[in-house]
Amino acid sequence: MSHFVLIDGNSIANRAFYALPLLSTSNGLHTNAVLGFTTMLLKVLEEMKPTHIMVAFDAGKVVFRHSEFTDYKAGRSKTPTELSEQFPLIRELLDAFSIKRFELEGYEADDIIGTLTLRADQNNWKTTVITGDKDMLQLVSDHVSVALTRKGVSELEVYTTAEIEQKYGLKPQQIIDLKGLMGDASDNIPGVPGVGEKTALKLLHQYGTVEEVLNHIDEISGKKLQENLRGNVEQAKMSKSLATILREAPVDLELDQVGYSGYDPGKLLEFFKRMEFKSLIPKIKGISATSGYNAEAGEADETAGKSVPFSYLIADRGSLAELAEKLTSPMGLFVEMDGDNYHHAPIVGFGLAAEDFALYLPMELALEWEAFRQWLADETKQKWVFDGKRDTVGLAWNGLQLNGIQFDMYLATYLLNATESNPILADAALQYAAVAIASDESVYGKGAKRELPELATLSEHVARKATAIWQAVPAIRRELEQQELSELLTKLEGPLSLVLAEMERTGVKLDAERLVQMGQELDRKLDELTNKIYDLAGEPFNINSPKQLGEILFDRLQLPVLKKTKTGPSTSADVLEKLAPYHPIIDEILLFRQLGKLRSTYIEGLLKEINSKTGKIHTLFNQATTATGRLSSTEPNLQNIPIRLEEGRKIREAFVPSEAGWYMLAADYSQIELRVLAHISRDQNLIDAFRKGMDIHTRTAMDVFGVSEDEVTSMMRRQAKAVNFGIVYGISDYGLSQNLNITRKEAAEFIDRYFAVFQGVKQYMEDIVEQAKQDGYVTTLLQRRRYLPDIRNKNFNLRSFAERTAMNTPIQGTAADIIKLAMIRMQESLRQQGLRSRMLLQVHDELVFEVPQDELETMKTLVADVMENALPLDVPLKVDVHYGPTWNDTK
DNA sequence: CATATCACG
DNA sequence: ACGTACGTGATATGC
Repeated sequence: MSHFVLIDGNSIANRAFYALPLLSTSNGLHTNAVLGFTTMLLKVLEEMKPTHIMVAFDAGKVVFRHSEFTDYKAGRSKTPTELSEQFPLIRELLDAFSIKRFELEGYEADDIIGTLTLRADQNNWKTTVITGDKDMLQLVSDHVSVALTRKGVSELEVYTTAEIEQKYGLKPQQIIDLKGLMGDASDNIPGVPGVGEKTALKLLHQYGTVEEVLNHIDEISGKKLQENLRGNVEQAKMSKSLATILREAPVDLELDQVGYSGYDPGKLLEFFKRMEFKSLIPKIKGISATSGYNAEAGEADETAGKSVPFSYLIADRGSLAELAEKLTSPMGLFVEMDGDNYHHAPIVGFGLAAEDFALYLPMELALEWEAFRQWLADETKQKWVFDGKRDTVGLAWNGLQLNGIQFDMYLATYLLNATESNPILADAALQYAAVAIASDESVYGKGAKRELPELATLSEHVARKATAIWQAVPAIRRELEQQELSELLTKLEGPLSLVLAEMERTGVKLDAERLVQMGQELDRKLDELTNKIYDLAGEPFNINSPKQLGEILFDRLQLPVLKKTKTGPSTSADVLEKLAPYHPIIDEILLFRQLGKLRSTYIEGLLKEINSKTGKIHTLFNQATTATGRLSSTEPNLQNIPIRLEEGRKIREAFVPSEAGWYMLAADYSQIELRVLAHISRDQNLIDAFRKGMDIHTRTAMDVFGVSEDEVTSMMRRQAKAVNFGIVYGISDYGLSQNLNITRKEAAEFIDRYFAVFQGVKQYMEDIVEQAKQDGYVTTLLQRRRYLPDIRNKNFNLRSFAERTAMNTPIQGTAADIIKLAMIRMQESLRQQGLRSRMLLQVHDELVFEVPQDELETMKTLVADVMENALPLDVPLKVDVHYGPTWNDTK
């Protein structure tokens, strides 16, 4: 049967460009959009097996729609040159694939596709349109489906009539009416003011089309809505016509001209080589078998001699003496573990790789092989690894020492693109190595079906991982150098990973008995509360279910709905607080939620995580998760232990020193983010305030309200504090108004007054957004980079979000850089001074230690000194230190 | 497996 | 006009 695939070239190129980091070849050619386009094509050819295929592009400056509405697409900013220079390469790519491309002067790709799908439909051909543009959903019919790109470009979500019906409750044709009513900012289609998706869908479910809606304005509820509709009749009709894809463009092309019979592997190979798409080479049909990992050990797969040879050895007892010579320096090393949590996961084996050498070494043999253990521990034998912290801690639990990590590809990949959290070796290999790696899921299976595969499969998988590291490191080094990130890796993230390894391994002692006792108290209180709530509700229900709770509050008790979520009325704490005056049940529910959270997350959750061997909690500090450079903590998360409310704060009483007579000591930075802001914005007023050692929120209140220090009321200080927070987050009047429960206008006035006094801050906010628009990314003081692909997006929301991120990331990220530096220095100092104190936790602006009594005085000054001087700024950094018998006493 | 909620900085 | 504060992770529900 025929299958016709039509690709929206401009849309896919754009998606690919913004979804992937700005890659370049060794001679500086940008290729990210080409790479994205390529992976999409390979996937489509593989999975859809088209018999006919073509790619349509926009052409010419004057689109026919201009005659109708001059603002059409006026909101679109220029295509960045980094993208436009890739279009010729994409054309070459299509030629290499032998895929026909088509453009028509004065028409958009949409219209070409619209026209051809209609023709194909009339011939009863199965047709699929590939695009990132939701507008295209209007083309769906019995024979035509539309595949929208999701998460980048290689994942596609196919829409047929049924999916559109399910998602919108509309027929494909009505997508046009939807756009006509709600408009589309990215295409500058105005729609009807005040009508968004929700309202538009409601109207269409009732009346079907824009015209019918306009015919029944009088029946529609809502005075404002009626007014808006009445005042915009013509605009609505015009919007609909703008959204309508043309289906009769003069496309001079017969369907049989786009028949597809595959590509010439040689041509494609040549093109991939030129683009340096090494990892894609094995995917070319006819060049490589890419058989999965069925090859026997020691055998190269079909790609040998042509593009990517892969052969490796499996160590056995007889060969160890001989293999010892192969333990050289540097080497790629991968430690394979059976499970994600390396505090528990058994080590399965090791992959080792160097030039023309790859080896799989099972764990049992490693334990017997003295030369290997020595090599592992030898500082002078350089290892290239992927997640050295994982390796170090995992090996430590097994009595093995790892030293000499010279390059950590995991951290490097994170620095190159922090947007993709938790870099995956297989993905990184795709970009930087010649050898391909199967996904762990395909090798081990997932969920309950997860199991170790047979040796042949397992060994090749692991050997490939080590090989990928070996091959990728030089290219990654080059890229780091180019982006001025080498130092951040070697001086900061690399050393930090070893500090974190030690903290995780050390763990923090938890007083389990204390927790159990608190749990019993909570059980009692929660039982009582449950009964009280059932009484007040008049019937029992599941209080933890927002759905059931909503039914009780809003149906049965008829309380007003103040806010809605996607699925129903909201029952979040801020809403409930406003409902409290209406009914006594509300306060009980709030208390129930609060105590329930403590029980499930902090009592039961923490007790489950106590390690049976050590009696301690060993968290995982993830060093490559956040977009800003902060750490995160999981299994369990020790960075969100309650503190704000007294009941919850008691949980901290269970965090105790692991040795008798020791103390918990905590040191936290005071206002580090605002101090960082003072430094990077060079705002004289803010700098002055910090240099004088003033309370910053009081000072802000004085300046914003124009009063003297003793005239600042607690209300004024509270509002000033909220403004300061807002500033750090990338302020918006709406956000501030929500936070302070004031009107947007009042919030806007606060912000104006703030910027009138802190002009340097205002200037910084404007400059950083401008800079982000120029470069496409922002950086911290230590050059950590965050890409902001949406900074030039036509969609207001996405763009605004990116703008706030541009303002916030250098602040939050620099603060993260600073405490990371402090941690490295701190660990050095502890070692140099022979102190027994141990660093246990980091909570973004706080470090927690356990300290023997006789070191308390030393530590108080040492910790403060190290933290305050980690990175000298134009304003002083201030650190408060507290200690006591439990974490709760460090206040 | 997505959503709502809530804990932290 | 648009509709949000920035950055995380864990738990319970319910499809």
